[in-house]
Amino acid sequence: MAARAEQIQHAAALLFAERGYGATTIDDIGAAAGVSGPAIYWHFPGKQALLAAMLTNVSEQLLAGGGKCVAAAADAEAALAALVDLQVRFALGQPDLIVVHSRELRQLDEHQAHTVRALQRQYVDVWVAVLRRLYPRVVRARATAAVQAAIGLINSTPHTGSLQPRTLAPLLRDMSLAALHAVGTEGNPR
Amino acid sequence: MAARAEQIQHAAALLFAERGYGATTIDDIGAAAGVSGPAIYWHFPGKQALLAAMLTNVSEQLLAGGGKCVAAAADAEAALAALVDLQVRFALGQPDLIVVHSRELRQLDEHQAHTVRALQRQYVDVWVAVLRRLYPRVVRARATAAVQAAIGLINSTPHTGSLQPRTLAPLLRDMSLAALHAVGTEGNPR
DNA sequence: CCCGTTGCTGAACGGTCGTTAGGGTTGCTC
DNA sequence: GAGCAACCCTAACGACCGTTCAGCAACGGG
Repeated sequence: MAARAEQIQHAAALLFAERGYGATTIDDIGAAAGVSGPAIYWHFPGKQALLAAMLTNVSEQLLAGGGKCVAAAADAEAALAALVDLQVRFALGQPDLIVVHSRELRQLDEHQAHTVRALQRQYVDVWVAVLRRLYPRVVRARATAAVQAAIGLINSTPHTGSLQPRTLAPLLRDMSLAALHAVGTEGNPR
Repeated sequence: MAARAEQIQHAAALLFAERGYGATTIDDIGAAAGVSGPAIYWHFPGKQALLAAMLTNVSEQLLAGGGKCVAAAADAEAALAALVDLQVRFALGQPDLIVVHSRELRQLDEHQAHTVRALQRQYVDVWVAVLRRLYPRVVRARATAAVQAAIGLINSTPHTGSLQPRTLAPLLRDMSLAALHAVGTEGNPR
């Protein structure tokens, strides 16, 4: 992608994350990107399309990264750990994108939202497959809910900077892994 | 509070949750509450004040409930379990409020946001105190981050109805408790 | 030197939406 | 039954904002 388009997308992500999509104006985005106002229309068809580009972008990155994690892992346990690490790295490395990704999906129209949701579903399914390879007795719906909860745990921290990423990352990893393993050992704890 | 005011607040919560604050108009809220448009201004000073009322309401409810949980619990472990149960009940029982509460805080102005954030902080501190009573070696900042992550886990599921509340509730409880206990047993797992 | 493309600007348009104004109905009180 | 308070309506205003338009600087190729 062109340099200016990326600049705009970055600026938009930052503003969307801190003010929300509806409270951010085209002029704000332009000013933050070093151009002014309607210049954005040279690079994107409109405000909504800008958001759509952001969301499909991050969804595709996550999905691709997840596939690599699983392919490179020796067993299911290693794959799950790798997925958790990926999500943690993403959430701490690009908090703006994660926040927008999890908050502003509803601002897209039917068609764009469907595309993004499909990618999200595929990504969750990668997790679900790994989790059920590890714990085959867990039914699909249960595994899906558990995966969404674990991802929610990891994604919930970007907007609260009480700890440095260096120490926060292992905490999130340990917590989400413990939560996920609890799904498989329910009924006979400890 | 007057019946009509509550009606309006409920309708607003539902609409804010499914479309977002910025994408919901005053006329929408009025129509959903059985009155039309500007009638809302008889009960609330404005759109923002309506949101502020919602957010302070739920924050106060959570804080009060949390206090009762801790007071009624025999020990720290029971208190933590009670807090988790409270949050799960809230998240599954009033998903609209939880969604709005965690997504639309930024739409408030400085003063209103400060009030809500103070309540949220107090609520988190209730959890943190319990967690540190259970695991005294965990430093405050770490406990705070862990509590926010656990609450994020519980709150992340309302907007994805893949499982019925009856079966989702124990799953969320077990997962968040496992995650929280992982904070105290880090370094010497299993 | 001309010309087309790329990238941008400032100004203007048009629609939307929060809010206000002014009036009307109900019902209770004195 | 006059007056007043609570509650609500429709209409209109005014601001904001996404989008479009017309034009302009830079610039590379022929």
